[in-house]
Order: sequence, then structure tokens, then C-alpha cells
Amino acid sequence: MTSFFEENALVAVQTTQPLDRLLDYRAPEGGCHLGAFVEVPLGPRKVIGVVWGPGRGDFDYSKIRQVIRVLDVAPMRDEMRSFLQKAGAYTLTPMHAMLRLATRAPGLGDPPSMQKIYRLGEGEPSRMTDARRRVLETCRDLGGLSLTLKELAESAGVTTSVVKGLVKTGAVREEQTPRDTGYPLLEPDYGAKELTEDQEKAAAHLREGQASKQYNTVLLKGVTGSGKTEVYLEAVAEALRQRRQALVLLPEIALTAEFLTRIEARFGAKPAEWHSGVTMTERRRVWRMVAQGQAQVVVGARSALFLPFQRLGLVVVDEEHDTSYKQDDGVLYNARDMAVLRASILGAQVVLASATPSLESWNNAETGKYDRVVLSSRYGPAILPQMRAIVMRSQDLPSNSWISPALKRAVSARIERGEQSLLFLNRRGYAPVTLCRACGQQIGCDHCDARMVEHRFLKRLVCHQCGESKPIPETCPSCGAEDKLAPVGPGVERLAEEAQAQFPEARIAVLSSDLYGTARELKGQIEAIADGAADIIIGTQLVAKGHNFPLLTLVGVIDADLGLQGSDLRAAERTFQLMRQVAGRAGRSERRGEALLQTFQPEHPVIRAILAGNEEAFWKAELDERRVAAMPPFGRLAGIVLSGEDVAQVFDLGNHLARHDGPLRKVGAVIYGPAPAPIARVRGRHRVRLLVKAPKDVMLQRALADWAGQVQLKGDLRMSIDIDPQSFF
DNA sequence: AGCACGCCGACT
DNA sequence: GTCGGCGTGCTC
Repeated sequence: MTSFFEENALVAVQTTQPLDRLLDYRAPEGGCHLGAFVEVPLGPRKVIGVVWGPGRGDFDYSKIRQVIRVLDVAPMRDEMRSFLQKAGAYTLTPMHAMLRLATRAPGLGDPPSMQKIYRLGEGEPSRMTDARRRVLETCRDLGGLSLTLKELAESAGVTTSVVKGLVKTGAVREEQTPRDTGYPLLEPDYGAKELTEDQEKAAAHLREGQASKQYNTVLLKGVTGSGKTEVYLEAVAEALRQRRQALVLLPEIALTAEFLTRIEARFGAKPAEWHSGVTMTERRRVWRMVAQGQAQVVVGARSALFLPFQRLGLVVVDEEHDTSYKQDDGVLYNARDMAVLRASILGAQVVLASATPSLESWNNAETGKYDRVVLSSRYGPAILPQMRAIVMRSQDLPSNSWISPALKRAVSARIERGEQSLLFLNRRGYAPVTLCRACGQQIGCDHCDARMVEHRFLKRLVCHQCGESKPIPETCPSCGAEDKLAPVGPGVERLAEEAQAQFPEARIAVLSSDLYGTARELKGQIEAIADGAADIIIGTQLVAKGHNFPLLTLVGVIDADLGLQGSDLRAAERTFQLMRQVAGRAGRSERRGEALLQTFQPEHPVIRAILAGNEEAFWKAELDERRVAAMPPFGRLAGIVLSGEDVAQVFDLGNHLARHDGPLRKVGAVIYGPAPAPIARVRGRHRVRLLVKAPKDVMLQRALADWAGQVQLKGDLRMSIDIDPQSFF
């Protein structure tokens, strides 16, 4: 296929406007390439799009307009278009939404932004002053380098007007330069570390895969502290040697700052950073530099997968099991799976790193679809903590108290030895339920069917579903009784209160995502704690994710059973992963750690598997259950959520869809539901859920599209289809 | 997404 | 009589 279109040739353009088809235009003056980013007229507006292919010519020629201009950015590569198309087909997402993911750069339509820079000019100014001399000397010291006005004035210790005066005389030259500058060079061998034998073997395997320039996916499994990061950084190093770009995905923005420092130590400079917390100008720079192949390594969030890499050779998905890789930000996709898709199109390598892989990835490794590399020993002197259960049935606990005597003794011992303890409770706020003792009502959210969670720190009740909050009322909103509202159950804030009462002398720190305004603040707090600023850390699952606390030797899990409630089939897997991750926080330095799990059901298979530390047995048992139930990875699932203001209408639609199941039945799929979604009302909209279960090797997406296409959504009714849902009920 | 067209209720 | 509500349809 031709890749260049002469002026006025018909081209098909994909825009980010929600039209579900391509539009024909005439190629602009001077023609354009396939994949070019262009500005096109659409009705009264100008919009941005990408030249997707030759025009189809099925539109009234006299109405066809011309492309206004080609944007000054590198054209989209064939493999990117192919990736967007396949990812869209997989997730049942229209192309305009896929293209939007790939064009999330501010100022894409603007010409490259320029800035003025200053360097040594010619000759001496006729009148030389002290200030002027300092400026000229500063310029000379810099050699060929140039600075912005502010930088130059500051480093010379003069005001900007001195520099401007020198520009007039010609002694300093003013030049225009693109504002988006490249990134400092990363050197593959800069800070190479001595690896253990185990690590070196794993690294060699990754390097080999990287050097092959063939698509391959490796599951890199290693317990917390086994040095996974050092190992996959060797794959990054190899990508750098091969002059290919590398992308490292992290599940949590709070982790990036620490990670950038690690990259700097290993490769001599900081890489490009991409996530929602990055400034507009920096995002713009990242996008453009990635497109020009100038950014060698990008560290970022899942959305970085849609950056316009020129020669991507490696995608690392760190903590690949993390559920935040699957989230809805306009498009519902699993970043881990999309990484594999993108790499398979490009002939690139994927490294999935985790201490506790997802069941899918474990199975893919087991069946040979992925390679597997296991780091068995902990790095350095640290060894895995000893795990024990505290059976709560036999612990005598007063009401509104959650720290058992056994756990209390263990914490006291740590305080005496000057070591840290972590009390883990995966519940934000003060109390999950506020109950009226007079009428028995629980305070719920006005817009959702969720209970309001008391946050005493904020002095408010907060809905964890929609974020709505209100002041804590003095009287019961339903019966009006005064002073009868009582908090029920613990959150981290309440646990901190109890801990302070039990250990009056201890310094207690609470780590919960809602207590810190910014990622920087949170990071500061985490660093202070790591340095020993607290004796007892109280935290939500935030603490399970990759932070290193060298003084920590005890982890107490307040409620190990918490995640096992409910009917979610993935509950077991999640609890297992979370408990292992949390326990892994203990004893990362020289001292052996201990993890105590408070539980009411010590004989539960998941709890037993955690205590025994027998992962293989756990995965096998889980897989067997899934196999029997024909659940993923042995079958396929899709979750459908219908929503609208009117309950009856939403249910009618659900019933209608359930009855007209022809296209699905044809491929052997079954529909369950409609049923109210787990949270049946969110932000005033009622939600109804259907579940589609299909055999493994069918064209599920095609069938779903045919099935969903039978209805036309009227009014405010909405339907969202979630392929491979994380949770299913 | 925007924006225009168009067809029914409550105002000058 | 008109102003304006937002349902429906179009944009190359």
C-alpha cells in the first residue's frame, strides 16, 4: 500500500470525535503521509485526526473538504495504528476513543514551542561594567552551552536587564530554540551492580530475550526483597544497548519518585516520567521526545502504553498482579494485557514482574505461553518472615477493640527493641459504618447505595463510591434522635486511636491515601518513617506496594478475613496476594521478620495457604476450582453494566438484552442476570449488571457486539462492556 | 463532541 | 403570538 498521498488525493481520516467511522478528505497542499497527524475541518470546527488510509470515495465528492494542515509531529507508525485497532477490537472500544488515548498530549496542534536562549556573542561592549563582566565570564565558563534569560542572570548574579543590555551591544547573542529538549543520555553500563548468582542467571535470560528482538513475554517472579528491580533493569540496559526504547509501568504514582532515583543511580540520568501528576509542559515534552525517539526510557502509569514510541523494545509491568492496571479512564483496558499486545505487534519484550503473580499470568507461564524466571532467594541477609495466625475466637477482646493481647505483646517487644511494627487494616477512615442506636439506621450516601464512612481526621462522612461527603450529623437523619449515632467497626484512624491508648509512649504514623494531599507529601512521610520516625505504622494497602522500611520486623494483619467475605471469585487470589505482599514488608534488612494474622477462620484454605507459604499448592487449588467452574482462564467472561436515572427503564433494558441472547447463544455463551450491580446506585444513577460467560476459544467480542447492537440506547441509558472483568458476581 | 434543526409548553 | 426546553441527526 502506498504511504504517501499527493495533494488532493482522497484520504480517510480518523478523528477523536465520537463518530464511529472514518471521514474522507482531500490531502493538503504538498500531500501527506499515511499516519500523519492532521487538522481537518468538521462542520464549523477544526479537529485533530490521523490519516488512516486511502479515502473510500463513497461520499458526495463536492462535499469533501481539504485537510487544513499536517501537524509538526512524527506521523503515527503502522504498528501503532494496528495496536489501537486490535486493542479497540478486543475491548470493544470505538476507534475515536482509542485515538484519544494516543493523543493525550497537550498542545499537540501547536507548533513546537520556542524559547529564547543566550550565549556568548562577538566583541566587547563599548562600556564594560562589573556586572557585564560577570555575565560574559559565566557565558565563557559554559562553553557552548546556553541558558535562558533567568538562568543566565541568576548564575551571573545580575538582573536580567544587564543581559538584555549586552544583547543590544552584540556581546551576548539571543537565539530561538525548541522548548521541548531531549533527555540526558542513559548509559547502560553506568552504575551496573554486582548481581547475585540467582539474579545474574535471571538477568542473562532477560538480556537474551531483549537481544533477540523477537516478541517474548517473561514472568519474573521473585519474593519481596529478592531484587527483581535490579534484574529487570538489566533488560532495560540491554534495550539501551540495542538502541531501543524501554517503558516501565508502575501501579502507583507514589512509587515513581523513588523509582526515578533508582534509574538515575543505575543509568546516570533521570528518564522521562509520564502520569497524571506530571505538569502539562512536561507531558508535552515527553510525548514529543518519545515520538522522536529521544526519550530512551519512560517510567509511568498505564496510559504511557499509548505513547508514540518509535522503536519500543521493552515493556516492564511491575507488580503485574496489581488491580489498578485495570481501570476505567474513558476506556476499560488491562494495561498488562495491552502491553503484551503492543509488544507482540512490535516484536518487543514484556517483563511481568511480581512476587505474587496473577492467576492468569501464572497459568500462562505454566502452559508455556510466557517464559518464567524465578528468583528464589531473598537478596542479602533478609529472609521471609515467619507467618503465624492469631485465632481470634480464643482471644478475649473488649468491644471496640481490635488489637489482640497476643499481637499487643508482639508489638511491645518490638518497641522495647527499638524496631518498627506495622498494623495492617485495609479500611480507610475512622469507622466503616455509622449506626443510630435509637432506630437502627445506618447512614448512607444520598446518591449511592453505599454506606458513608466516617473520617474523623476530616471531621466528615465520606462516600467511598462517589467521593461525596457531609459533616458528621449530631442527630440521626432518619429518626432525629440526639446523641445516638455510633461508629461501628474499625478503620485505620480508629485503629490508630486504639494503638495510641495501648502504647501511650509509642510514636504512631498512619499511612492512608486520603490523609495526604500530594504524592510528594506522602513520599516525604514514607521516607521519614523508613528513617525511624515512627514505632508503629498503621496502614491500608498503600503500604503493601513496594515501600521499603528497613526497621520493620513485625506485621500485624488486623483482619485477615476481610477480603474473603463477599462472593467474588477472585477474593481468594486477592487476599493471598495482599497478605503475602504485606508480610513481605517485615524483615527486609538483617533482622528476621514476623507476620501475625488475626483471623476467625484459621482453617480456611486461603489462610492456610498463606501460613504455609505454599504458593504452588495455592495456585493449583485455585486453578482446579476455576477449571471445574469453566471460569477464566478456562473460560471467558464479560461484565455488562447498564445505567440510567430510572430503575425500571434500566431493568427493562437488562431483561430485553437477556431475552434476546441469540448472538451469544450461537457461540455457546450464557447470560446471567440482570441483577442490581454490587453498588446498585452511584451518583444518582441506577446500575444493573449482566454477566456473560463463554467458552474459551470463541469470538466473544464479535458475538457481544452483535448482541449489544440489537438495542439502541435511548435517553440517558448507558451500557458499558467489560471484557475479562476483575470481579464477577 | 458540538452544533443545528425541530417540535411542544409557559411566558411577553 | 414567541422564547426555549432538549430529543434527533449530521459532520467528509
